[in-house]
Amino acid sequence: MADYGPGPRRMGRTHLPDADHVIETRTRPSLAATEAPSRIERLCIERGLKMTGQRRLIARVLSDAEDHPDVEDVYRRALALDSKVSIATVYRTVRLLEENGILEKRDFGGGRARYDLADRGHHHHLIDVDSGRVIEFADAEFDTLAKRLAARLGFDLVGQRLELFGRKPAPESSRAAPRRPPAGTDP
Amino acid sequence: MADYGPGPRRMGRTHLPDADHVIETRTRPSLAATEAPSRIERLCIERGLKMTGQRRLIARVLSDAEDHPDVEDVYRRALALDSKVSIATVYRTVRLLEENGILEKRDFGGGRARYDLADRGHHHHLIDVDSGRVIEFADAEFDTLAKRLAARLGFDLVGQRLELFGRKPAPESSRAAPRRPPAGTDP
DNA sequence: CTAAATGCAAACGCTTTGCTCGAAT
DNA sequence: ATTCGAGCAAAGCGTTTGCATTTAG
Repeated sequence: MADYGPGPRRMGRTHLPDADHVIETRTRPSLAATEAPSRIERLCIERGLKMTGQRRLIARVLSDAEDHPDVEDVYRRALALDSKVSIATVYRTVRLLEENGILEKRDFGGGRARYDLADRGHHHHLIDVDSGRVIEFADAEFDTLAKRLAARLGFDLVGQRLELFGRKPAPESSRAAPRRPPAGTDP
Repeated sequence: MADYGPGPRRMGRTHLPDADHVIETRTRPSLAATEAPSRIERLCIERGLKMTGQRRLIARVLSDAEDHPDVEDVYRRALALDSKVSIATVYRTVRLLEENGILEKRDFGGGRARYDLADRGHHHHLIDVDSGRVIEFADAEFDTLAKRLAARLGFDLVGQRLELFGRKPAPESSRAAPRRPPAGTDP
């Protein structure tokens, strides 16, 4: 990922499995399609969803992902495992999983939605503006504060979004083109 | 605004100045084009930007806006004042203003960017999920906490995004189709 | 056997852009 | 007089969808 936040959209992407912009893949060495059902596959079965080959494949990719892949990422990784999926199916499956509470859609800006396993528990994100890496964290103090802030304004809190944009305090080495944080995120 | 958060996009919008989906306009009764320069116009001149008629017009609309209009809103309001602008110009102007630090781009989900005067100071947003209204607030305690959270993870905080999604505690009246908060915003 | 999932390509909404004409400095 | 903005239409991107075909249960 090269830019985030509500900034100018990147151009020049296609649906083809190119490898540009990928910071890290971070997918555990995956098992073949004949192996034991993935975590998400089990959840699908639990919910009585029809399990097709491509659904199983996408379920595995998502179960193995330790990052926050966008649809393109999922598509590319799925093709790498067993190349017979269309991107439309990835979109449809990811939406299905979201509707069934298995995935959560995230918006870190940049125009592409990214996905997160729902059962990883409540957490927030810190985005390293230099590398694009996303770090998850949770904080009870913040959760309390959020509830209190909403209450102060006369609302019940029904959802929240907290994203921090940070930079590793550089020792002195020159860094390749340090990016500006996204608009609307003043410190 | 009818839906927010990284959810399914609304369909059926055009560039035409229709009035659907507008919750409130909240624009102070505007002065004619011959009146004193708007706040933003002054900032533009300060920065040596060429002031055309449509730029002056858009500057006024934005200066007078007390909400967080999207490009369509700005376009519609500009047309209402003095009907000779194209939406392309609104996009270009709004981007120019953002690049010059006069506006801030916000992303409340729903696929449309919304704009905020940069000099309104550091603040966050609470979105009423029933009405779509956006309420601004600031909180020093949160700012401190954010800095501390980043530090704990080994980062300097360079930006942040905090959005709360709330609902007015209903007395007992039935409410028209209460919406779910956007995905990825669990309480 | 039937309801539902897939693939493909076209459509859609928001945003950007190429190009020509017109306006600001 | 030159540089830069405006307008229009077309393209671009991420995402959704209509329809014919395949597949799971």
